[in-house]
Amino acid sequence: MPRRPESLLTFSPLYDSPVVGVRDYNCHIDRGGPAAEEHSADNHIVLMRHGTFCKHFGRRTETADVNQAVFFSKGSSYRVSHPADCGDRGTVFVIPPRLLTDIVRELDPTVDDHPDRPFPFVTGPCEPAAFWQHRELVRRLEAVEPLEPLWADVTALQVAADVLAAAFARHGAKRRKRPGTEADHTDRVEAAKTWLASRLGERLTLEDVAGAVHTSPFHFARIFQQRTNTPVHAYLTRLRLRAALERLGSGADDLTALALDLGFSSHSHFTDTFRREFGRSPSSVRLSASRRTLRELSKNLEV
DNA sequence: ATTACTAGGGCCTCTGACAA
DNA sequence: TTGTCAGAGGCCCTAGTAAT
Repeated sequence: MPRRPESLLTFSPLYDSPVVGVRDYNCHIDRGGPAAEEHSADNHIVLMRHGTFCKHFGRRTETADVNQAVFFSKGSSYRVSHPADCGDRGTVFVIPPRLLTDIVRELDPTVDDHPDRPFPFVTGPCEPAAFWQHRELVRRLEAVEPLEPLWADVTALQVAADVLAAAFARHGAKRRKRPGTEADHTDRVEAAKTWLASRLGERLTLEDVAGAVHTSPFHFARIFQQRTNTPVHAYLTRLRLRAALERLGSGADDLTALALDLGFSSHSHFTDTFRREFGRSPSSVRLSASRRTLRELSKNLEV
């Protein structure tokens, strides 16, 4: 991960084995940037759990948020900016080069021609199943209970393989277009992601988002879907649901207030959408989070 | 009384087809 | 490549019910 002022960017090792390293990162930098140029020291994958940031390469910008997996290629240069004041937090997966090449080879047989650059993309989709599995992995790694290393290895590699497969599926299906149009569409979609990430709690229409990136609603819906494989509204809903999952995990107790705060029109709609996304109701997630808290508190009381 | 969940219906968004 | 139209599907709101 990038080197930014140490007091504002902290790392906590969660797990280390010969096949995978998992770290939690927490960035407290407020809105601003782009900052000074940074260089990636190794190949790693980041799955975010909160917030958003933008990676800039020359004139290109890609938005990283909880709906994306972000890929850092060793030696790549970029600058980072933060479109919102909320900071960002996530999980870093570091996989040894030979093992990473083995995983990628199944998706891209030409990887042996460029083993130092296994990622031909910067971001890729993070599907609900992968996001959930990653969240469970972090939860269990953070818990005080002992963990089976085999389970952690398999789960971490599975998450990495899943997001890589999704990224290759998206980027491998690229069609040829005029370079100018291609760049213009990318810019608009990335700008829309940034715009959405800083407005989770607002009631937005397709016209609002399209207007923010200066295009017609119909055309914008089309290019957004083409580039993300997700309709605009579904994308925003996922941002909201993943924010909700984090807040439930950190003790949010009023579901109605949480739903309204995240821009859902009603608690009922929030519950319904949450269950469809994660297969569990918000209250059951909150219950398991509070039981965990109680276990940890009682453990602290033990002498 | 409050909180949480479910069902049903209206409306908005998405998407395929087509034209400019 | 961009914009428009129309049908289909899904989202969101309201109302009702259950649990505490």
